Amino acid sequence: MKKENISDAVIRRLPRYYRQLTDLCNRGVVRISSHSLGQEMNITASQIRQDFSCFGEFGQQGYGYNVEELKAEIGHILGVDNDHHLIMIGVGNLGHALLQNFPFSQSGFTVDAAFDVSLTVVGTVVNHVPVYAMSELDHFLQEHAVDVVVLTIPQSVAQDTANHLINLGVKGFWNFTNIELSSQLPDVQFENIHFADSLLTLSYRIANR
Amino acid sequence: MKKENISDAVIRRLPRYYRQLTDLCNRGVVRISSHSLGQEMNITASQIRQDFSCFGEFGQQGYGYNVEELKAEIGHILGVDNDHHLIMIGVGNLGHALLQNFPFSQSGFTVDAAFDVSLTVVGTVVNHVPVYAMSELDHFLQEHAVDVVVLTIPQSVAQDTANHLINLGVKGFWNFTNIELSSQLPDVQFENIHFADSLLTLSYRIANR
DNA sequence: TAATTATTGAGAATGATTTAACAAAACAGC
DNA sequence: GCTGTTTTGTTAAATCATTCTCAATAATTA
Repeated sequence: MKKENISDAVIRRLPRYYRQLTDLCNRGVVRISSHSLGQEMNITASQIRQDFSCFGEFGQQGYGYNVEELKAEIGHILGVDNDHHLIMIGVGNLGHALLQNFPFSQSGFTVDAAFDVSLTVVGTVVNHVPVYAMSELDHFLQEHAVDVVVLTIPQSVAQDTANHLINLGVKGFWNFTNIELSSQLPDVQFENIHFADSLLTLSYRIANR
Repeated sequence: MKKENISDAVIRRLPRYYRQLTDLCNRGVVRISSHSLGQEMNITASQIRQDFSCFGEFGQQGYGYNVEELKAEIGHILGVDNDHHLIMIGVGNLGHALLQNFPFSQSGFTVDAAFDVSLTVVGTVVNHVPVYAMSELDHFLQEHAVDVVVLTIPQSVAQDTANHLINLGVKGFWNFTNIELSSQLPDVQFENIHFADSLLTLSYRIANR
């Protein structure tokens, strides 16, 4: 039974399903039951069926799920076939690392441009992505539809930069700075990656295992 | 009333409290009530008090919490004053970026060494951290107490490398590869950072806002 | 010093998520 | 085609997390 409001907990599990199904596909597995998928992923079969049932009926009784089909369905739900456009702001070490190694296209994203203040990187091309000066940003956004901005800039300028971009109509942010970005506007989406938070939870678990 | 088993949800909020309190400290704020802290963080005062009460009584009725004191308490719970030792395996773009920009010491970690297969980085020193050849890893681990290994290596060698390290007694992993590392051993802790998962949840929310 | 206000920590109530149970449907072997 | 087995999607139960409420207590003010 399709649901109206999907909880965040479910949404955050979808990419993991997608990852596991991609792996199964590559291993040539054709069908899988919720039970075996659960064993591989270390979650209950019940939860898997409950999660999928939020979006439709993808399995067949007595058979299970067709791996390739299910992967396509979840990919579709996640929007990997949507051709999103993305730009990066800040081409330091981390920005460079992402441009060179992160498989944006596998998630349905095209990286159209990068921007930086430093004259040593402006004018270069990193893995087919041209790096422009910050002064060209406003004009670029007027000319191009941009779905997501990756923020790999220093913390000090993060909220100001975000505010500026929101005013220019940007609706999605992938934020790597160590502050909690937010906006009053309800249709602006932030996804924050806090390296330090992650390391601190590990620190806690090591101290309290 | 101190609790025995702290839920994961609570633990994952602790670093955010710590971050916010650090910010308040820097702004010179001396005391704060659960109510105002909640307003700043966009969570209920109730949840804050409930969370803190898992670990003890840090506030005072009619007054609130002393910011500096509370920060120290939460830092202590997270183990930032524990002097953890850490090594990195894989000094590509991402490894480089972390070594140069990530403030390990702020989370209580000292980076003792890095390891890589590439002869172009072996022998170099990145931000005071010496890079050794992989062949020296086993010997290094025999000589040094290492709490956490950062894995910034290609996916293809991730699980094998992790297994090898587990056999050598490593109990903590900060994993940046795109696979879900795991171990049968219950006292081995993994903290996985999946960039792709994060971007895909953003993709979902953009498509379904 | 007494009255008023602010605020915590704890327990109860509510809400959300996860797990269990099961009828219905499809498959597999004979 | 019949019989037993597998496995789904859904409903119900159990568990877990969050929010509400309030007595207790400290600070502040008059």
